Amino acid sequence: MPTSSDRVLKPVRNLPVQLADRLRERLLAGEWQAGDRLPTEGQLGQEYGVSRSTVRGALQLLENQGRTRTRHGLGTFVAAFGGEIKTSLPELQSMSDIIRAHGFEPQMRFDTAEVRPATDVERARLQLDRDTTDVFATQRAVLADGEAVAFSDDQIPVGVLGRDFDPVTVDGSLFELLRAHDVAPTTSVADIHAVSATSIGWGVHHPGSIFLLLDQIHYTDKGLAVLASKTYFAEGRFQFSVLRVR
Amino acid sequence: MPTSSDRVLKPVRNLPVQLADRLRERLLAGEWQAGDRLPTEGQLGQEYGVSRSTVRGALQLLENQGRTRTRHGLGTFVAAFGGEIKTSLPELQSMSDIIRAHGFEPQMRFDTAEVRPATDVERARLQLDRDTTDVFATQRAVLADGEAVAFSDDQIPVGVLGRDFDPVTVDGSLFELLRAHDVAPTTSVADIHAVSATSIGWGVHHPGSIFLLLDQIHYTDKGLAVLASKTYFAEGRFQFSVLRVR
DNA sequence: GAGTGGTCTAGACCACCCT
DNA sequence: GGGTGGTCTAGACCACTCA
Repeated sequence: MPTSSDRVLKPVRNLPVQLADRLRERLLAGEWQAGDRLPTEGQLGQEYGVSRSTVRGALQLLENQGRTRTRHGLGTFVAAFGGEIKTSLPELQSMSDIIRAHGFEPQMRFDTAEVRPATDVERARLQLDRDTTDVFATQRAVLADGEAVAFSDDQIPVGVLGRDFDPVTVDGSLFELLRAHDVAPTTSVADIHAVSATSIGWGVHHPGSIFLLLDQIHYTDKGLAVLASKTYFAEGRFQFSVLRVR
Repeated sequence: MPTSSDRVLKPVRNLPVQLADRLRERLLAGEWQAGDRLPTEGQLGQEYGVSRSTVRGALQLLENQGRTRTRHGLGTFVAAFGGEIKTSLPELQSMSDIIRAHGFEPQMRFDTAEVRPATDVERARLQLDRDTTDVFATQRAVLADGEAVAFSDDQIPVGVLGRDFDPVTVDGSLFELLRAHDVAPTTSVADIHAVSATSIGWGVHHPGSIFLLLDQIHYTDKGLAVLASKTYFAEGRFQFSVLRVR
């Protein structure tokens, strides 16, 4: 897929992803309005110099993100609800990304950040072997434009960070920290729950408030469990959506 | 894909789906244990008489359902957490299916079931045109083994049910009702929220309790909005999971 | 190096929708 | 009938993992 400005550095994703990115830009630029029909799969293939399969891959991605709607015999159309979906749950994003997607500037306030022995539950969740006994555990509040909108409880096996790791240097996104150690998470399994503030027990100032809990285990592309986290999002502050298909 | 007993009646799904069903059966039968490697894509293709692309489609489905884990250069392995995922949110299921997946017998207790004019909000959500003014609206409790575990508020445009529709005949799954009218939902967009019982205001006996709200609009494969629903699942009774991928 | 999955292509044919 | 997307195949080549 040739381009006018090919400045790809490292992370070259596959063609469908690249093409979906291009098309998403054009959608966001307003080149097509809600309800408009996109060019046919064949036309897009010719325009970008890729096969029809590749185009279909890209359109599949856009449809999964709720941005388009493809219909047999008719074509692919711009979805009406695309812009309203702030966070599509099946897309793995860091908390910082989620905050930014909602139009705020993220900031972390660490409550605790320590290396300590793992509990039995943590050992099981992170599938720790006999040799690994310690985890790097944090409790933090996530601020959006200065206001606490989420709380998170995280554990990382010390093994993945290396021996020379110093807890006090951490002050931002754990995703960044993991990426820096070359163990960026690419998959997570998230259980979803609704909880009231009283059951959290730390960092919360309004005891009656309700939170959406994402209880997750994150894995690298090699299947290594690198991060267990319970994140409590203040209800009403975030919009989480899932496109469900039968 | 030839079989010893091909008794396919109506809904012939595509090959990857069929193959995934076969493989899921073998997984559930315990033919492979957690951590075991499945046959290679080539072997499976030969065994079932399909191309490697088809096999990859099937394995993709199983991975999305959290049942397997495919790794480059190594093979496809049985996931450890597959059995624990009761309800994968991206899979569109009826409430009855969800209850059954958790091992209970579902039952509906209708509170109201009436045809009435649509509110403005409902008109917008269901994208009703000028000619359609009425919706079939229900409020019901979902019982699992006789106990109320979820509450739901649903609206269906009368247009999709036809003029000869009689509300009093409805006593079960709305999915069934829609299927009977040949407008079975195949897609939905679900917003997820956490709410406390006080904000529901009907059918709830324990005011302090917490619910997970799935606020959905369901579409047919032709893109027709056929059902708007707000379903409140009692927290702690259900396990909802999402596999998130970057 | 051998074996595995990851990506992409070209082409065929089918199913759906409109007029 | 003509145009659209839906499905499936065969084959090529690349990237990763392990011995």
